[in-house]
Amino acid sequence: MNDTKTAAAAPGLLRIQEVAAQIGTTPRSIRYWEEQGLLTPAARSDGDYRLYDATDVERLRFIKGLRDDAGFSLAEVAQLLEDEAARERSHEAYHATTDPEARLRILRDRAARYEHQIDMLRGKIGRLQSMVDGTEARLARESAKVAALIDEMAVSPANSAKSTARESVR
Amino acid sequence: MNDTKTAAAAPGLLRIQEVAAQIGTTPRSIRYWEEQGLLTPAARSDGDYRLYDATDVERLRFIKGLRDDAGFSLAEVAQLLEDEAARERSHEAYHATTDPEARLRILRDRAARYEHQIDMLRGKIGRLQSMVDGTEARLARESAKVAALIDEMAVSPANSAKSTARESVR
DNA sequence: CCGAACTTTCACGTAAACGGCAATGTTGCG
DNA sequence: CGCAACATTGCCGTTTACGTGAAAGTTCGG
Repeated sequence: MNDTKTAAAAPGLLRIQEVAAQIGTTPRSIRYWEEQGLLTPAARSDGDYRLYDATDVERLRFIKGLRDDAGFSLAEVAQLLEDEAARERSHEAYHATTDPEARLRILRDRAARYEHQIDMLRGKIGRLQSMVDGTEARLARESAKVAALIDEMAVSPANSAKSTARESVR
Repeated sequence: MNDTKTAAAAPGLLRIQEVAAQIGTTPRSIRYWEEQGLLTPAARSDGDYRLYDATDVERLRFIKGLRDDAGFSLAEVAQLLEDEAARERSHEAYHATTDPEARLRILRDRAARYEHQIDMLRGKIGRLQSMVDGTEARLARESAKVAALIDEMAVSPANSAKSTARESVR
């Protein structure tokens, strides 16, 4: 129905604007992230246009989540992703050797990084949860006061207006 | 054993440095937050020193959590806390009237704000959780590869070194 | 009442994370 | 091949959230 020049002719490669739209950011930010060593586009077109593949997009989405949702700084994100150059190298290294033990080390290294990421995220979730708990406690205190006030009002028959406070406690 | 001039002579009022240390930040930041309308110290000393009480400290701790853990900007925090001036006013308003209905409105308003805060935090937790899920999925994929590789190695009897890869899958 | 340690209010400086040009090159439908 | 739409690399500007003095006043134990 549409799509003509929106997608690059190449396999499944997208150009920066398309990618930015998909993950909800701007081309400028993506270039900046690259500048900070958070990723390297899968390829470049003939005339040096950045071209991103599916895993790039996944990674960018992850980066955006770490920044917007988790509130990590780009520096922290870089730490978590272990500087893209390292990934690139480990990827190449993986395909460069056929030695099973070497491959095993690479895979386990990668797994360890994922576990580290999960730990960081879980830590944040924990702290957020305790903030929720604290807020719920405060809410409970307010609710108790509301209930008490309503009781009190039920006793002394509303000397004010038409007594429009008969809904429920919450 | 100690404490002589660390705490102000007043009831339970603390000076800015003490407070900053307790919540893990700097006096400068606290003053800046005040400048942005996030709070107003409970009192001032004779010579205009800022003096904070327990609820101030609780609030500051909450602010710090919203910034560091939840990653909200100060502007967003201000939104969530509904600009301290409003709280101040509602507090005064509460004690200024004896009309039960008016008090009820104030209390319910406050409760509604707490609920809003909880919603925001839960939203963040949800997004973080889905990031964790995604990362766990990736981890599972890597673990599967590791397992497969180990199987493969078990078949062809390690032609490399002394075959030091016999621990477990994880 | 004195001095060391704090605090206050300016005011300027800065790192992070982009936004917004400008000048120039690239794509690709018509 | 021509032109509109998009991309690239500078480079400077801006906002946010403080850091860092400077100059002057405040606390308080001795």
